[in-house]
Amino acid sequence: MNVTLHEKQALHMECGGCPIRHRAVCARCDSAEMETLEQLKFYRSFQAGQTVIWSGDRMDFVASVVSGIATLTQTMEDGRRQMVGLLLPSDFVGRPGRSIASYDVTATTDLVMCCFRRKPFEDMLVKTPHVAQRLLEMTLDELDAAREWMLLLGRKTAREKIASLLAIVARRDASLHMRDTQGKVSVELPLTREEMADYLGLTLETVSRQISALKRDGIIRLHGKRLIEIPDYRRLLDEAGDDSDGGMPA
Amino acid sequence: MNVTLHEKQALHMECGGCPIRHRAVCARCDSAEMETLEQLKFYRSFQAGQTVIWSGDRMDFVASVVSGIATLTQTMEDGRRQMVGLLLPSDFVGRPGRSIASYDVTATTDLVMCCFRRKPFEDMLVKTPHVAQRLLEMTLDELDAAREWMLLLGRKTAREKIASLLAIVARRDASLHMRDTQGKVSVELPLTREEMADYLGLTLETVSRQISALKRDGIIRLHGKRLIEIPDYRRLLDEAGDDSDGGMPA
DNA sequence: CGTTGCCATTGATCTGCGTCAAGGAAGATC
DNA sequence: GATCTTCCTTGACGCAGATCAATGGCAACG
Repeated sequence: MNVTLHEKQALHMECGGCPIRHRAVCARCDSAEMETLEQLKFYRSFQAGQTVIWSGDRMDFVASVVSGIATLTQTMEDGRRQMVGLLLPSDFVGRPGRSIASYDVTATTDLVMCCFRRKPFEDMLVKTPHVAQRLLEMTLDELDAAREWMLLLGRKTAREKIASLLAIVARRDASLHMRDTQGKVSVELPLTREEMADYLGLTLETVSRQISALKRDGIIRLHGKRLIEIPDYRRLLDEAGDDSDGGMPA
Repeated sequence: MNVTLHEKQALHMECGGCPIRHRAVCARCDSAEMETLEQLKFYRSFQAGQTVIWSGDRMDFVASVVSGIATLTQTMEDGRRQMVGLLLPSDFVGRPGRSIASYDVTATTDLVMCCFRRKPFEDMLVKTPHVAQRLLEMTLDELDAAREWMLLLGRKTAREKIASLLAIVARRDASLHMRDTQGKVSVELPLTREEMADYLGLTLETVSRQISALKRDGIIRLHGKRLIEIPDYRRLLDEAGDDSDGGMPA
């Protein structure tokens, strides 16, 4: 999954100051195809906490996250919730060939998305095969991430779950910023305790307790509620129960 | 996910007596492209219990399941296991663009796979875009299934997990056979209790207890260890905690 | 500056499922 | 038909994490 994220970030970077997903999708497009895409796109903004779309609603567009963070969640009748996706800038939302949303999509921070109406986007997919292929790669990456998450949900302890989440978020932006010469990293976690709980299949109380425990044990340090410092990334990885090094650049 | 499975089955059927995945992939191919694929393929057989490939091993082929059942599992260093995929006939194994296996692939029954060497398959993907598009659809379906499974792993009780698994397996082959005029269905479950546990994020003891409980409550009836009769599919669905009707044909 | 609302922390208690352990059923092998 | 092997069932017990409940921090707002 490390490669996945690095690739995404790299592509994300490619488009310079404008991290628009279709540029990532189209990294290998010639300019004519870029033109076509440019004409199709439009932007939508959402405030933190706003719901972008409800599961079961009609969804006539696909989109990519430009800035901010969105989540995909599933809810049972009795209110139990499970987050099934965390959408970061450059991530793709929606599904070609499906007009009904399968998940609730919610903005957890202020959010800007770059949208394409679904039908023209699908037509474009057919006409420009390598875009479809890039989309396939991205989907395969997401599938890998989902399966890694299944291991977390099914078999890891609460402590391991928290450590894994922190490691993943740290890994995502460690290569970009806030990284000093030793293994020290800081992470801005844009989720409430409850959202973390929904992602990890825990309760918010357990999340809070385990974060306190990791702090007590010196694995992490807190600055405020959301900024987390990781003095030694390797120790965090040990806590996460992962067998790999998590793809942290050496 | 119901549509997913029906589609797969339909495509699977299309190729008549020979349920070979590439025919499914190529449902829209013209005959020339079929030719190419025919020349690339070769078959491999495995006995029940045999490991097809270990996570981390080199994997120079992609394949589709012709007959039998295989599983994808992830294992932690201390031996905790989580199944992340159940491969039925017509399902695809392997990943274009990746030569190292990410999961253990194991044959749980005698298994026949139709294989393609990876490199030629990838070349073919580039040349025949609609094959890539079909592969994209399949991957998106798998992603949906994985996310549904995340809800199960993160939030459902042991009883709901068992009921969900039975409902899913029942739904898969209910439309094909063993279905009588009422909601009554029989399911042949080709997994041991331990494999079910690995799939559901439980222990084998809990699986056994919950199956006994469902039997005691009249939700299911057992004939031997593996053949499960479902007198009333709706009641099973209620136990599963799903809000949909599970896509059961009316 | 006090109030309101949201989020986080911490404690006390409960419980569903894991763990450990002891058989039982049914097919395979001799 | 005896023994093995594999898989399954059931019981007793303990614990990780859920639940219930109280309190605290802090920003926004009048």
